[in-house]
Amino acid sequence: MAETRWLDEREMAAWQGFLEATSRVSRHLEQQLKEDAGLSHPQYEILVRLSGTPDGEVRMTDLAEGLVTSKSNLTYQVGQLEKRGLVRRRSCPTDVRGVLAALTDEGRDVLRAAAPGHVAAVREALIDVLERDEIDVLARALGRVGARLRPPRQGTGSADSGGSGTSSS
Amino acid sequence: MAETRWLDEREMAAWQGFLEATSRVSRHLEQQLKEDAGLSHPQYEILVRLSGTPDGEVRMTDLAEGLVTSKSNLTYQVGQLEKRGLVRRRSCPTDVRGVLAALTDEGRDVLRAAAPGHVAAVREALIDVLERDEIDVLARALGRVGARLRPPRQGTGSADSGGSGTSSS
DNA sequence: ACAAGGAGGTTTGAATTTGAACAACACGTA
DNA sequence: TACGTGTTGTTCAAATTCAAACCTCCTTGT
Repeated sequence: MAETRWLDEREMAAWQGFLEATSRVSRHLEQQLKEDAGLSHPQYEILVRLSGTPDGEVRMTDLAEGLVTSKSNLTYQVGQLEKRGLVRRRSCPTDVRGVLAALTDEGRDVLRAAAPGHVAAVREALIDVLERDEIDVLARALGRVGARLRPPRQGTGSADSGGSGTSSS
Repeated sequence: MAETRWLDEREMAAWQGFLEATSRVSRHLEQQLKEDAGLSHPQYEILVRLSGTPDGEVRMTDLAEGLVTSKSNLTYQVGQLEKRGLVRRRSCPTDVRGVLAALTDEGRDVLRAAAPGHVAAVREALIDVLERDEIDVLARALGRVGARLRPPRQGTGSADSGGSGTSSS
């Protein structure tokens, strides 16, 4: 193996900063979310993703692809949400084996109630700490990092994955 | 409460990019580290922190402060490391109740063997994906973010809690 | 139509992680 | 010196997370 290319000072600073910011922000938000709405962060993300579709329904597979957790964990989380009545399972009409996670009215309510606090926490922990330029750079750079590490989908063909398709309305 | 200041498009992009990059990088490194050296990421960090001191010894409290995990988890992780002979527990000479985690020769060996692969993975997942400018911005911005979130406990001395920090342009 | 192969979710068993309760000790004060 | 308070690290029960095994069903080739 060739000699290891160790990190120079600024690379080290970036890496450690990334690590610490990552951990602290994650923990901070998780606590805030749990106190505010009794939801874990994955659960909140599931609700957000469901509310992002016109029907409030998403297939488990698509949900697992968007989130970073494993399939089994998704099953667990949806189970927890269903236990609280925030989500309901339905069979996919086109695929019998497919399962749709559907947001209930109560779930939409809980999400609506939790969102302001969450956004405020995100601002306080990350967004409002950054300058405008930094926000842009973060979005572009980290977007690239995340996309590059996305599980290799079959049939993608081109190694190009620069699509900036993060559209949320 | 005043109206919620929702995230605009670029803030949203930064936040989602941060979230996804965070999760994927974390997961990627954890897997790489576990396959390469049989260490979890927290364990690796513990070894790194121990090797960073001249004696290879750090008090549990200081260790817990540097890492982001809880005290109980630190006890567990050090226990795992001790079980493999990579770390040894010693009583602190000045404080009877204090415990020093000491890096063994074998632990130093394992760390030395694991470091190159880890650095390579960090490069592949994050550093080498970024431009020079982006690395600098990341280091500065995320360093600030992490530092700002550092004391999740009672403040030392200054009772300041956000009075002057919120800069709105 | 029927068997082989693959995809979609769930279940299982283990490992990790957390918060709270606990025992032992240091420090300060009367 | 004796007492109350805060610290230090561990233990405990419970929740979360993961990878691998599993079952059901779709799709394809013959």
